[in-house]
Amino acid sequence: MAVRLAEVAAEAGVSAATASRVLNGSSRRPAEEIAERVRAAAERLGYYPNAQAQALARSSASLVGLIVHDIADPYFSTIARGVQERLSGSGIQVMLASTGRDSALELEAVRSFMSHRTDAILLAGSRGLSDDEELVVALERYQGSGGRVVMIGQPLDLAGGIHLDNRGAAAALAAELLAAGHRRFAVLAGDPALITAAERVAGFVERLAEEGIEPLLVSEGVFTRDGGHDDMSRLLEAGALDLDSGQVCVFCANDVMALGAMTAIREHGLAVPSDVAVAGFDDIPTLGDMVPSVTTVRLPLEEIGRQAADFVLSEVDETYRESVRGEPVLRESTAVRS
Amino acid sequence: MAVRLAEVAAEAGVSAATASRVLNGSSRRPAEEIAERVRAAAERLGYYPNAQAQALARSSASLVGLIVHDIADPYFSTIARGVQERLSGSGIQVMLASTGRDSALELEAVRSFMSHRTDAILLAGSRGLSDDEELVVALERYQGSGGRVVMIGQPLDLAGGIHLDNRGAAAALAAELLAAGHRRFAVLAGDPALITAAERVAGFVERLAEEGIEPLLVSEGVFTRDGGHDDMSRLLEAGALDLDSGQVCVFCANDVMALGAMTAIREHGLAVPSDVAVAGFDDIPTLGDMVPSVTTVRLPLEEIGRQAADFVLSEVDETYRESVRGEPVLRESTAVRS
DNA sequence: CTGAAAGCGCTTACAG
DNA sequence: CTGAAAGCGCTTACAG
Repeated sequence: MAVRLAEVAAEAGVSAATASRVLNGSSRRPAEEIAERVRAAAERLGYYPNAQAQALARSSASLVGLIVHDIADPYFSTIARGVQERLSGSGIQVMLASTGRDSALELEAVRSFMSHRTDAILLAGSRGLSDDEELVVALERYQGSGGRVVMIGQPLDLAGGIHLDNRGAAAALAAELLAAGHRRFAVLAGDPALITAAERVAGFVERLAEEGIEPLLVSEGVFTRDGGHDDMSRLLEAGALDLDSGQVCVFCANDVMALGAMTAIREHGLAVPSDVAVAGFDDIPTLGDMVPSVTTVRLPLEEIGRQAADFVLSEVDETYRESVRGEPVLRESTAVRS
Repeated sequence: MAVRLAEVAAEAGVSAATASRVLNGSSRRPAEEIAERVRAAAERLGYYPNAQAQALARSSASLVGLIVHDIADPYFSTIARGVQERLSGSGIQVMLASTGRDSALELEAVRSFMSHRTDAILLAGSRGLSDDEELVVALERYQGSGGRVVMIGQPLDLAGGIHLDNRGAAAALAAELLAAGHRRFAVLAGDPALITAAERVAGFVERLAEEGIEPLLVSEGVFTRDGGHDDMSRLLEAGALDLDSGQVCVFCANDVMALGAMTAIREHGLAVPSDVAVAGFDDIPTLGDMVPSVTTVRLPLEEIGRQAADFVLSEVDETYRESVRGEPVLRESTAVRS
């Protein structure tokens, strides 16, 4: 179908070997006069190298696999942008899999990436990964055959990657809220089976404990906007926050939960922050345009994506971990009632 | 490095041909007893087929290339999710390129996807594509060698795809706002060089004209959150909306512009919607949790992604165009001042 | 039903 | 510097 190297070589009156050396880089550089002829022939014929044939001959595909739970989630899509940006111009292409937190799909993606002989697999997201026997076996096999595994925001004994200090950042947020004067807290924890959610809650609660404060309650639920909305509705209906005794500051395990919670608070005729203060985590883009603007922890997601890509570009140690920390951003949603 | 088919065949005591037929699908099905032996050997050795070798032998890579301007933009990431979802389980992998509206990077992505012998290239985003001579030449060459080009949300003479009826949907939004009682309008048009932005503005303004109404002004600027913010600030500072004469309804060419504009309005001590009503376009996820909630046009982005993937799965006509329409959603931000 | 062999389109030691 | 040839790991007519 497409033009082959042999045709270019014939057109230029040289061997395939020479054409290959001219067109696709090599230490041996043919004479300029010949090189020129080859380039002209390639241009004339519209030649594009067959990446599959090159990969096979070179035993290297120049491919990276990126696995996320949901590419439409700003958390993951911003990381993906960072990865893309850093890899741009390197000649390495990104294969994307969005698995919807389905471990069967995740395993399928890993296997497909193995088949495609990707140089590395970047795994973003969070789950009790160590539990997933089959996935771990597949990844170990991948590593055994020279593949590189980079974890983003979740630990895995066998691989290095980017560690997000969810615990430390949540603790820092708690510290700022305490310093602002808050004393009564509640936590919308999301799904405790998600490592990310669990760590954020733990860091927050531990920091409170250092001050001798215990949250009124820690409510488990779903790690989504609707999860935050429904949890908050339930708590308010049950009167669980005892608002008559004063303002309560609610920490939500991520921003979209915080948005859902704020809407629920309003639906119950209450005000943010004077009745219920709300804080989230992630700093998703639209947060600053909310009214009131929303307190959160800012995560350098794009930078995280870039750093993950750096693991591929520069051959650092297999199990090296880069630690990234979030930074609390106090906004109007946690103003203390005067 | 990795296990090869030949080793599996040897382990099972059969030929490579037989092993191939058992493992990687074929019309010829070997005897069950032998098949079982081959499968066991593959399992024992941890065999994964080399996708590059398969692609080369089959002359088909089972790959699709997706080009977006910015994967972190919800518009594109939601489309990407739809594409992924529909392709999931089909054995087709997605190669992703996020080009940041840089036409050189876009061309590079197309060439790389051609090299990788992708079955199709899905182009999302909007620009004066027909102007880009090199891109058009490359895409035509791609089509000539059997590749399929699917345009998403932007036209290109040589290819079919998903047509977004930006013009019609913007007109429908204008109709609803008129029906609600608005009579004084302004438009934050974004960048008129972007086809998407231009069509939305045209549809909106044309519908007003049918009612004999002309907007107070159409302001050009940048198609981003900050663009909306800065445009609105400038207009308010200049007193361009003549608010003393009554409420003005401002149509922004996309949602993030609307968010920026709303923040600017508040910064100037004015209220949404009573002083200035605001409408956007796209229906990005957090819009419903805003206060006031924001009027917009809902686009079925995920469905658009799925349909684009369908172009690849089912071999429809090369230039077939599926038209998708957005639906106006009136919310609090455009309530008429009573 | 099974296998030997050619072929997919490149790259790269190895000779010349 | 240039070219003939083997090899990358599969698939698939073609024989048997």
